[in-house]
Amino acid sequence: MVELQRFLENSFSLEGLSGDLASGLAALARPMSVKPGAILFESGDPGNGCYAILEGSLKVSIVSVEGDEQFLAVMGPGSIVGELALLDGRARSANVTALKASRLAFIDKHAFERFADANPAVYRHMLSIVGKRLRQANDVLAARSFLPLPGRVAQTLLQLAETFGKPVEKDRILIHYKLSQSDIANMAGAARENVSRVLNDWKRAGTISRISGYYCLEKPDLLKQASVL
Amino acid sequence: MVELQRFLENSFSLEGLSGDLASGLAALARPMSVKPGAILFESGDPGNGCYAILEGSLKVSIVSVEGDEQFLAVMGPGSIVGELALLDGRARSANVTALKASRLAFIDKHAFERFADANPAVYRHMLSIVGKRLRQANDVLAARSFLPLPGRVAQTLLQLAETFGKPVEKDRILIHYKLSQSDIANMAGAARENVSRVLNDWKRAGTISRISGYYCLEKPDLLKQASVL
DNA sequence: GGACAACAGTGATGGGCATCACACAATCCG
DNA sequence: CGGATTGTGTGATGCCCATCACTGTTGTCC
Repeated sequence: MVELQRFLENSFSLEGLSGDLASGLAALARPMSVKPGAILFESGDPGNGCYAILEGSLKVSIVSVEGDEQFLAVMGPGSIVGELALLDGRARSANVTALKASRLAFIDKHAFERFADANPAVYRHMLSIVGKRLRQANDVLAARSFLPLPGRVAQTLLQLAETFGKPVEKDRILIHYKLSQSDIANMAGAARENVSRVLNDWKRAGTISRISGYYCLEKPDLLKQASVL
Repeated sequence: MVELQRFLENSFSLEGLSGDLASGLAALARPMSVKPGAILFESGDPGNGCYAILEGSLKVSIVSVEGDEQFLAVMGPGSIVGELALLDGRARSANVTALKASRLAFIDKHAFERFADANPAVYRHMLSIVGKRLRQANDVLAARSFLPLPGRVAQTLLQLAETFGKPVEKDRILIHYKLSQSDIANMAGAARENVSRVLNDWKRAGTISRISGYYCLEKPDLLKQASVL
């Protein structure tokens, strides 16, 4: 239990919340574990709380009537998920599913509200999180509007590098996360086959490489350039 | 000056803030007027405050290197614009330009922060605004991912109806706002020519009509259907 | 009220990318 | 350890929609 507390404090502070508030919030949290593929909630569900990721990863996605899926984000440890329904009381706006086996901390909506009302700094903190989300959403829309397929794939890789990247020596970034081409395709909004083509072009050009199943960005600068609007 | 105050209270309450807080905020505001085409700020600028629209309209947009423009939103009276930079202290993430001559109220960042720290309910209110923005952004991305061109145009019209629509008799909605096809195209992310084709198909089918320059949604249900993901 | 500019309709053309269709790894598992 | 299931590479085909190239139409401002 103390271990959970410590984990949580780390998680929340990863997102930049001050220490004592983090422990306050941690006290509200209920630990839980999920298997890969587990559905935390689906679009339209009433929002009864949010989740902090301690370990593992989740995808946030929306699905079309035909069943095609568009990832809004893939989130790793230290992230908060499902906060939107907490803030405006409306229904969940997307699906959230576990990608890997994960350990989470669930925070009940009412408990959160009580705590936040007593500690307004929490609200400021949530604002900066939601703000970041909104900026990111706009960036993705911009990419979708202006960039051809390779640019969108580049953006996706860089985004994943933000979340899962470990720098290795000079300017090489290893994405320490098992990714399929379909995952990347669902993020970039493209067909899996074309993602394959783009990725191979880059592999041949030495822009990226694959190290025991993980993608490694050899020349992030080239990717950044490709993702310039 | 009293008139400004009253206007502002109405504006803010349009977005759902309680009366006394609205007047508190109104006291911070500095009135200003802008001509059509005036640039309030551009992406990358430091964010020194936000704007409430009393009269007129603004566009929020991003621009590609080639100069193509994508509207993120067209906002009318009662809306708040530029709040993002207020919340997380980062640079402006988009351009905001006046579409029509407009009367605005500018709220300085520091003044706002002082006021909000003293009245945390303001934070809750901002959260629900930003939350709504985020939901909307996700909806647009979903449309861009899943819907063919007509669906995206339908979504755009319905969105505009939210902001500028006046219901006229049974289930007809008049969009009381001068719109060019280019405007719609820039929102829907499509070429102006194709928007023209879609609009004419619908006009011929009696789904929409044009009444002295304003578009009127004759059968909003059909449009809603076309914009189902 | 005529001249100019901005907006609107419509065909023709072409390209980017989704889709289909498989061969070929790689990985999981009883 | 084969056999199945999942992920990957690569060509061929076609369609949606951007783009180009106009003509027609509506304003608007001396």
